Amino acid sequence: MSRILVVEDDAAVRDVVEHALTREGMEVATTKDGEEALKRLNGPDLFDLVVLDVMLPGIDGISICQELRKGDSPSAEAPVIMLTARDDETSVVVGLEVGADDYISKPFRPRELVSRVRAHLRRQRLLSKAVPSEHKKLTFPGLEVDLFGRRVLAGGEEVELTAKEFDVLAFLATSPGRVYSREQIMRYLWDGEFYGEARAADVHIQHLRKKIEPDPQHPHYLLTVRGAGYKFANI
Amino acid sequence: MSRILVVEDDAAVRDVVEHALTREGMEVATTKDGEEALKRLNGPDLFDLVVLDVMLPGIDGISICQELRKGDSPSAEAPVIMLTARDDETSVVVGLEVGADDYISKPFRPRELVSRVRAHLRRQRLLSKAVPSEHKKLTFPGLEVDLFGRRVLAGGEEVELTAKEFDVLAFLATSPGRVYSREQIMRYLWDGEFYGEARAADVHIQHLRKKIEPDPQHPHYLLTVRGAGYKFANI
DNA sequence: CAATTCTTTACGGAATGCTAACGATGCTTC
DNA sequence: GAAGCATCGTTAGCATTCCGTAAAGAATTG
Repeated sequence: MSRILVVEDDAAVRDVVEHALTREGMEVATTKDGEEALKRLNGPDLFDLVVLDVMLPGIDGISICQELRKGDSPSAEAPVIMLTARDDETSVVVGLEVGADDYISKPFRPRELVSRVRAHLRRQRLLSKAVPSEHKKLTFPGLEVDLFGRRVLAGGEEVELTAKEFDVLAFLATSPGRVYSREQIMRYLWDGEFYGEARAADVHIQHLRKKIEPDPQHPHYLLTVRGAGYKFANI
Repeated sequence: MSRILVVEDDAAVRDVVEHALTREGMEVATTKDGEEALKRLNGPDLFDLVVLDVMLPGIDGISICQELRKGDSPSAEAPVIMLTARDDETSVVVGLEVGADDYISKPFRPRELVSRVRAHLRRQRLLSKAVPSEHKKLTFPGLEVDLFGRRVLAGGEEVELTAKEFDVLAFLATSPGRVYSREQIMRYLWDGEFYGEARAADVHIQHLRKKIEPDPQHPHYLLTVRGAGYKFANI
């Protein structure tokens, strides 16, 4: 499996990227902090690729890339994909000069990012073959979500979910406590391209509650945040 | 038993080598294709030694050797014996530089090849009974998949699968219970570079079901996960 | 060039997801 | 505490999507 480091201070963008890559079976580590990023890159872990926001508080992305390339950390040769603001051509040029391999300007569609990441990994021949990997599971009291097997155990019983239901649950449950708007949920379900009625998310939530909540009327996992959206409980 | 991978495009030479080594009690897998060779070397099987033609259509032997050595496949440390044309000294030099262990120039006598193979295996202490390597097989009730021999037994009967059919089965069966999208399946089949219609995966699955399922209408091994892809049953 | 293998395409039926509408609930203001 | 408004829950029907299958068209192989 490929390991990706995502460095991005905006939590929303970070989550989108994390989810998109995780869904492809990649192992994603995130940090919002340039200092922390350098620490991890210089640490013992090998990252196969780095997604790097240019604008960061503290150390900027350019400097991080520069440091990475001139050091001899395990990940010194890893491809770097820069995230830049729409019209920030200067950063693009400088970025490529200090050793970045690619850039994507915000806003971007998750699919595009994924396909670029894959392209770079392929060039490095690091794409996962049929590596018998373990199932990545999210475990909570009374609830277990198997992300790779797409199976859910609620109260010890296996529950049959539809594709969208599972995706909503996986989306929310990977970031317990974080509130997502209906739009974010629906955009995740449709991979960035949803132009319908966001309240369709409500229906998925209802169906999920009926299937996984001990008492659907008083949800324990899938909580409504009035005026904002939904969140998975912080357990 | 020692397992040898022979990469050679000339069918005549390939047969000679295969027979010579088989007669010595070794287990021989052959391929005429550089791409395929890399796929198998990066796959889950362990090879104890590689016999590698320098001149190949597509990827050449030097590149294969280089990739093998810098990757972390199970066979990354295996001895490599290069087959070169009589006067191709450049290849010999370059070959040894990129990590080949020996070379034999064509035409060669089978006995010579065998004795060199033996010498390298001995040096690796792989001829000793201490390390009896086995066939890597996936065994399920009523189904057996021999990854190394690329053979399949279903209900005790040997089943003839095409190359892609076998690859799909091997891919899914190495991670029972894990769901793979059509894209992931096709990308595996084409080593990361597939841009066609992902539903081709459906057809392979159908063919496989007809060949290995007791009741193809109600699959027991190859299960559909609606809205997501396919998985091998968790048995 | 014949045969085999693989991919593409199309269609029907079944499962799924979206919309829209209405009722229920929570929040705010008086 | 009640009225009014906004937001959420719930339902059912309809449109869409998805899968199995077959058949034909590429591509590959001998």
